[in-house]
Amino acid sequence: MAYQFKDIEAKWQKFWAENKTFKAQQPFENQETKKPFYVLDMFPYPSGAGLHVGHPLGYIASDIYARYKRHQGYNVLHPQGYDSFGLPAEQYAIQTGQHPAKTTQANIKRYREQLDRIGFSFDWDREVRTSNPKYYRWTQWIFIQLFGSYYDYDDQKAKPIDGLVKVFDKQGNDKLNVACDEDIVEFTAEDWKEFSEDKKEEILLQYRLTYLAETEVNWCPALGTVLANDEIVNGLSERGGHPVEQKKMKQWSMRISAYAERLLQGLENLDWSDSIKEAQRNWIGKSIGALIQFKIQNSKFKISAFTTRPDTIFGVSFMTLAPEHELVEKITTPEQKEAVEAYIKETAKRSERDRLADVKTISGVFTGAYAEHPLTQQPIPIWIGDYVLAGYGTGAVMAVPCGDQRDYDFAKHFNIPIPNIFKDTDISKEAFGEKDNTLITNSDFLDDLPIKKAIKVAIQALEDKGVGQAKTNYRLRDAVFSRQRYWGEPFPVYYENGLPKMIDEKHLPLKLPEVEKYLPTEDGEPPLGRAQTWAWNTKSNQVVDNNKIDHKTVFPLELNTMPGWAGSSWYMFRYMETKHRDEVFASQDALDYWQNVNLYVGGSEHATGHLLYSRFWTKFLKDRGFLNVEEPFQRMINQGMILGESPKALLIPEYLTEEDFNKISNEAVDEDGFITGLPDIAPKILKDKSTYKYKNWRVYPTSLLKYLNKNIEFKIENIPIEFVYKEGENFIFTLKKIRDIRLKYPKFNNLRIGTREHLSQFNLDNNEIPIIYLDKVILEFEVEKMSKSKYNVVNPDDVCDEYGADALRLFEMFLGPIDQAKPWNTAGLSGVVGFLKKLWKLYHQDDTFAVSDEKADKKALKVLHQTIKKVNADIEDFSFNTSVSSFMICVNELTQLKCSSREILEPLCVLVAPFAPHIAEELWEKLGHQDSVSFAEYPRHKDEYLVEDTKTYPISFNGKMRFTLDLDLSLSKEEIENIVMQDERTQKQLQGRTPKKVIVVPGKIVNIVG
RNA sequence: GCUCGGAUGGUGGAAUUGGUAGACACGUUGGACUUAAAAUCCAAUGACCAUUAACGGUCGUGCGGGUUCAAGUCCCGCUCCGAGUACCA
Repeated sequence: MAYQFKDIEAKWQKFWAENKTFKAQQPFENQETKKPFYVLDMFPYPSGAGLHVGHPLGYIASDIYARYKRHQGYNVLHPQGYDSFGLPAEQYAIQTGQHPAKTTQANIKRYREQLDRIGFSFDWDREVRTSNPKYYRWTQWIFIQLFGSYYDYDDQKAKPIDGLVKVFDKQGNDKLNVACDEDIVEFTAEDWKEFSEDKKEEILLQYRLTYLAETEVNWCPALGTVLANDEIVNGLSERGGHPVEQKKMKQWSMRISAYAERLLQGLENLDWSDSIKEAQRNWIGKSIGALIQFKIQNSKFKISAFTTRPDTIFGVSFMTLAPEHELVEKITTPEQKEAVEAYIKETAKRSERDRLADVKTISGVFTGAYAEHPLTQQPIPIWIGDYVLAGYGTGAVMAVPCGDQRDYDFAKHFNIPIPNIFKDTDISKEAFGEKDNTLITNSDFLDDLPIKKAIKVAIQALEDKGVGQAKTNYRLRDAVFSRQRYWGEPFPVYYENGLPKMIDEKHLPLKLPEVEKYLPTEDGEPPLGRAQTWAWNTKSNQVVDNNKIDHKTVFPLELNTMPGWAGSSWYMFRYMETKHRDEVFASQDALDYWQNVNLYVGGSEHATGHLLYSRFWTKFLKDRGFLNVEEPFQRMINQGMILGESPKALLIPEYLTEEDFNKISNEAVDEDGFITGLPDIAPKILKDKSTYKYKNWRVYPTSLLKYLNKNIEFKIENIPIEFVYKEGENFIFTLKKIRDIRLKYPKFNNLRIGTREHLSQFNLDNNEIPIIYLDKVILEFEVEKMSKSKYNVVNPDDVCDEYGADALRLFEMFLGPIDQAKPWNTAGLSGVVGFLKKLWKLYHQDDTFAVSDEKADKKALKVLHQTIKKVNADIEDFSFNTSVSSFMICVNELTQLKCSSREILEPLCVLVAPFAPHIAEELWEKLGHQDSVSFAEYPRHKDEYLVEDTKTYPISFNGKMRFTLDLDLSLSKEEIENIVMQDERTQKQLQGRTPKKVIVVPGKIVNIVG
């Protein structure tokens, strides 16, 4: 019987589902006391476009590993679920009015169908969805725990806020080493006791791990919403092109900065790629330096500035404040007021990213105020400049133009003096940035000190004078946690006298209310502002109608929702729980047993987002005794993106004449909306006359571009991949597809194939243009990110239909190293399909199963054991492309050897099982086994079969290989040298010369020099 | 801009610790089988030069240098491409 992948795959997928083959056992169920192993994929967001071939790449890799671990006898936890809150569903809801829950549900269904077809060994009984109230109940619960905690730096630990209240009662807040806001006011124990309850609450908010604070956001007044930097293009909103401005807004923040040091230190013990660890280190951005206070002349205010180079204190020639710095308006002189305000207004239009990325435009304004040098008392002009950001450090820079390029450029631009404090250096062209082997000069008591020493001395001097102190600074900022969106977790928060109060844990979840529209309200409130029933009754502990709000027992609820990363910051622990999901986020024995994720697979684009936030929450939950691990993900593999090929077309408009148009309007329209009888004029006109167009677009190859003159209107568009086929290097788009494409994509309503006649209108020399056909267009393609909007998405279902899931799995692995970005090109698919057929044939003769019990011969054993050795090593290294290669080599060689021995074919079946599980199960069954192959012991190689006694030595002359020589491996260096020197080919190469040197590396090479 | 990656035949990629560059596969070409096609099997396939009976030679891992008996691999300086850059997930 030939290899029938369709039947085989359907059969085993059904078998696995019915038998719950991949169900992970909880500790109390695990009678064999198997060791636990947890393999997890990064949480997928179920997008409307469905799964494309890029998604399964990581899933296949992790599935291979999970299956491999099962073969090794582990109790493997390999779950899957959905990060189902998020912006795309909301955008879709705004456009179509469909409830995001509904579209999310549909998308999840589609994802599940697609996932099921690939044969993953997921334990679906443990599925989670972040948008499920039973799940987000615990996200809200964690938020409440964060609100009820503060961070103690002395113990490097989060603690219940009650403890802090006790400290305040006893000693006030003086000299406390705890995480808090920058602008706290000192108070004594007596003060504290006098404070009103509200005042106490306000103060505590400055210490809680989640707190309300004013934060800068990208506000788009026209859309009434906050935008991500991502959604802003050239200072305008991506949607609609409306202006965007910086605005302060009261928002929930997470005091992740308290954990900066632990997040940094924790990286040491993680088995992650160095690049990701480095990215996190840079993100956390630890720097050691000094905080220096500058008095402002004629004013009671002071500016604090952090610097890593206190040794350059005598090189300060100006200061720069962020335009948003709160002191700006207080210190600006009347003469400069107008200019400063105008500048601030301009700055508000620029996004943070723009401001940081743009080093070419130098801008700034003098405030008119002067600070006083803390050591020399000299006046220092205070400027504002948009290269300084309010959220970084203190939002103020002590500018040392001789040592910092940005300060240098700024000083040059505004003719500010650039005093040089580095001995024997030239700063006429650029700032001097080196640190080593340089002495300080023109710096009073720092003169002639090397930089490292000068830093210490300078800090000491500043401390002695009480104008500065050593400080460790982190670039990591507290994370904004509020979103002005509908489709996210509601905060379990209501407001009493404007102060936030938590809903009691036992009344969770606080479910997302219904709204009639998913847009912000007219007065700019988030979508939840549209909810009619969104008030909290503190008596009945229920959500009640807004008109019941009396601010006595019924209060308004928070209108923001949580961000996408809330639910995904703790989901890995939720999978550990099965039975008690209603009582706890995960029960203690489950947490104790599974510990953390042993292997995490996903994209490196999460390096500084998800991967940092979940580490933060894990550490927090551990501090508060809810978890027993410090890190969520022990080992991580990052898969690269699969890129798509986008066929590009050159579109040139063709305007219909009034006469033509009138003809169309009078014509009959057929069922599909096409005008009958006028194919030349109207490719597609819908029955609804309002969609009549005066313009058609004609499709040409992009290579025509070079023949076009500048005056011709044109555009370049991606042609949806499903309407083209590939011929060699190019994609072909035919006349036959025109109708289909118009029907499917309204965007291409008026698309036509280009003709010479049409082009002749533009006075192009038709004879020069070689590339116009009557019925087709040759399209060139570009390799770019696979996405719905680029119409270049390849669906894994298509591959499964045509070649099967095992082929898809092998092919995706065969594409290349897991961590590299690579284009999707199905050309190579036939290679793995051929492999599967050959593998099948190895177990069959004339279509009947034929495996003999004969002893295997030595050669076959060697081939098998080489493969076993290679594959085992490859799996540990996540080098699956090379394992697939070695399977191919193995099967090719066994075929040559006409091997049909069970001694070889049985271990081979287990060996391929993690990669191509369906075919392996089928062969395993045919081999006479009752149980799933999934738990068969994984083959281990035996060295005895691999022993080599000869080596084919490359013989090189001056490093160039000239010939090879088979030599016994037992030979000594001298013996090898003798044999090589006597070889006639050696003599021929040397042509009578005497070698200067002969290098012999036994087992490797021979190199003759001279 | 900053941070982190990447670059090897026509294509995807392989190459242990510095030791035969191009494994494996696709594609292409030729052949076998076939009425034919598909499928399958066999052979060749980095470029260039020489040879056409065989044997050879030069160049070659993004670019320019360096270290070494030996460099795709190590060092220095660049170019181009991708990802992240704090509200996409």
